[in-house]
Amino acid sequence: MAEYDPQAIEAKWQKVWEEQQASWADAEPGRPKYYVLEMLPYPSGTLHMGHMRNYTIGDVVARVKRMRGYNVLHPMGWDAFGLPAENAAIKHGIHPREWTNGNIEEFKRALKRFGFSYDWRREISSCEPEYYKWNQWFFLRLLERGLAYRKKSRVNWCPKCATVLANEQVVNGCCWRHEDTQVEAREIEQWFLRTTQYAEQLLDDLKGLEGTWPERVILMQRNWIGKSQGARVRFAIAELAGEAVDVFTTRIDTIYGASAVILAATHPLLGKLLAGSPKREEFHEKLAQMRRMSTKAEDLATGEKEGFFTGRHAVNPFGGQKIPVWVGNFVLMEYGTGAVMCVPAHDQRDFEFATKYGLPKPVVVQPSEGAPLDEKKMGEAFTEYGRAVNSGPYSGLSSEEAIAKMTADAEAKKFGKAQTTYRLKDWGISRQRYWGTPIPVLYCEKCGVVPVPDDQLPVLLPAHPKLTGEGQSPLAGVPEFVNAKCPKCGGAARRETDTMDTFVDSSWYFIRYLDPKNDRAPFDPALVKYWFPVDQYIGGIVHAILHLLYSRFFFKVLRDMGLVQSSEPFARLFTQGMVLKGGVAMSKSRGNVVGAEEMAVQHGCDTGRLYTLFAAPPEKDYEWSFGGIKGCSRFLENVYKLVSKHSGALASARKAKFSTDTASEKEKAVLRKAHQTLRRVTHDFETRWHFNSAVALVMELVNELQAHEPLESGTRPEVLKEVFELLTLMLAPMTPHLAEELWERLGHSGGLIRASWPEFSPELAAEEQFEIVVQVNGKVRGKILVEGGLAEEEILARALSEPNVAAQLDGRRVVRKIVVPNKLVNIVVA
RNA sequence: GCGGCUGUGGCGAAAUUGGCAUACGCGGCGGGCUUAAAAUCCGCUGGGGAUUUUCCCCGUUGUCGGUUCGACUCCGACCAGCCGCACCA
Repeated sequence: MAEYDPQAIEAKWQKVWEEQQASWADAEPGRPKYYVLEMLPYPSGTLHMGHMRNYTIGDVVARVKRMRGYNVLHPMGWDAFGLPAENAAIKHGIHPREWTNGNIEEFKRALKRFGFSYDWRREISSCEPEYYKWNQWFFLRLLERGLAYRKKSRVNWCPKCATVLANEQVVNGCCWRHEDTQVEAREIEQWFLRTTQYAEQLLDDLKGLEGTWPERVILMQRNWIGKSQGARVRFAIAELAGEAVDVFTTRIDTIYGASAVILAATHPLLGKLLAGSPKREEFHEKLAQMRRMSTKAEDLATGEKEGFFTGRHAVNPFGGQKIPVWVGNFVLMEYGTGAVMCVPAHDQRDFEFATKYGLPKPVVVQPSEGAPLDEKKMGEAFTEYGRAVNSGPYSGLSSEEAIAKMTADAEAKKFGKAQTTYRLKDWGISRQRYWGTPIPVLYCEKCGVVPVPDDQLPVLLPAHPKLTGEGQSPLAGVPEFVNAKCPKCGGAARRETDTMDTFVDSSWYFIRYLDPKNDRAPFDPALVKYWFPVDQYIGGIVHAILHLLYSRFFFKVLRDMGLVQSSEPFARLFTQGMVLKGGVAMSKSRGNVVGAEEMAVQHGCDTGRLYTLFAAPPEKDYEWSFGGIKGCSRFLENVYKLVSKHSGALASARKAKFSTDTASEKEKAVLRKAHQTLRRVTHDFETRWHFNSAVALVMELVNELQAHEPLESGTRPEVLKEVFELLTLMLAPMTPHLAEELWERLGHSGGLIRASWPEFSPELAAEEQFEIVVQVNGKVRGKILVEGGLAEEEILARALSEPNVAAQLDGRRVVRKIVVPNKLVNIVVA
């Protein structure tokens, strides 16, 4: 008998699948669809075990759903723009396109080598003009809707590189390439997408994802959006008539305890406040220092509060008290109004600030229970709700009542109003890089910002940029690109030289798969109607916030444009665990990758798939080791041998309708085992996603078949055939190549990939007899076998007549009897 | 600091969701085959005992407590590890 030769088998069946176009899927209205999607990879280096795990899970799901009769869409593509390509270009003098396409080729070959059942006709690559044209098209639509806008914002700037750095390129406050050079904050004009306009919807729609998205992802998104409800209150500046500063607070009820107003170091009002001050010079020095500090990680980490008094005062609109206006490094310009009221007694940060600078800490909320607070003796702020004191007309109210009443009064008197603030910021998409989508706008001296007309899309990346990693955006150094005509007036205009964040590319790629070759529109809405939502999205937890939030944002915008019909793109989300090596995730930059292909060459890809599924539950991280792979390899060899040994006799066997009534005990036992296994494997695959225990169950079945050798002695071929077929069908999603091979040996002509998932026989899958544990006072004292459906009294009677049990009961009083159907009897005696 | 997750043999883990804890696999030990090794096959693998072809006793799911006839599972507190956010007003 030939040995199990995975290489030969795998090549053989991959070819067959390709010829059969087995993984292709087209919209078939009326037929139930299933869209299963794995997050598209950034093609860098080689395919490693982390990728392999992601795609194996997706492929198992795709194959099970296909066997269940669904029209399964299972596409793959490339997140092909990005910084590593540009770095490789600088380092090796190779064009980013060449580097990227080389990697794509490598990745694609490896994926094909694993037999993942993708519809390759739908492949997309985000660095191709056919794709990024639509990024530009969407950008223009966003611009029209006021959802894209330009503003000055703070960015990280390395003075040595003379360029802007992404947040990820700032290491400990220094440039990643000039480790001795501190990054500066600079104000630069950038393009933003107005994600904040959708903050409420993004938050609200999370409710609908409960139960189908991992709870922690929902939580992370909730925190990220960070909604807080409070009030905006206006404090007039005492010394400057007509000037005022707005603060945002969630605790307006503590306003009588405010002993200062504190501004962020970049607050716009500071210019006016400090203008006539004799200490102007000193103040500006301090402000510059604070701004620098706010970009340095280590300074932020210490949490040390710094600030100074501006010499100006604000008027509390409620009580009329004058309180000093300060500047504080812990007040963020990006959140709320960039100014806070400082209530030391009831906010921990304010407490620390006040302690350092000697500001008073008036108590205006007393706890509902326990000892009253004393300003002199407080060691920390009291931040809980209680009862208002020393708060003018509001004294005596509960915190909740005070918040409601004071907000209403502020609104009535027009110095404040209720306000909801989000932590979420607008999405800055400008990148001073070459390898990305050019932002399709022009700057004309006469007409200002002019969008590129649709019929001039795509704005192509120039083929030969100078990539030095220094200076401005590389596109700025290509005159033929920069110098253009204004589409409005025909005069000279300058092209935008920044490119888009690559997260734009991945925010809608999952829709492009439906219609990848469409050159008139990003996609056909009719196809979206059929295929959406994505029924199952699978990827790493690292994308829990950014990618998934941006995609949700994009989808909602598309909905409002009438291009899609629903609000959420991903019905179910699964975040698989990482494959670790040395305790950290595999990645090329860490240099700890284990190549998936080497493994496939050595053991066969079915073995690799099986091990990937078996090693740990799919949501859990696991440390990669080759140790356990042997067991999987052995197992598949055993299966191969077992089936091959009998395939001669079985291939020709008709799967006659045999009656279980005429089956021998031995035949019944083996059929029962097979159907019970099928019942549980089906459950593990479809409901629980416990792939590891599904593998274990199949291993158990095979162990039993081997141990009992039911096959030698009188088991009819048609019974055996049934058992082997079930085994093969269960293996089909996990080890598809081997399963196809066995399927053929069992007398079928190929095409397991299109076979139906078997239904277990309820009669066989149900246990006919149950082993019931008999306990006396919770201790196991015997076991009895009973038939299913027996009445409780009968079971109890049999349990009591069990000799061992009877002996235990001798002369003792039975207090209570517990019967759990099919499981146990517990008799409690005094 | 806030929020969340996890904790079961030497290791990865299972327990059909409250009912015989440790299935399945790795590793280890012993044996068969072999001049030898690899591969493969058989047995053992929490502790102890026996009248040792089959049974008995004890212990046990991070720690302590609670609910229950019964807890890996539910509740409370704590400990440890990991992750996310972090001066968010």
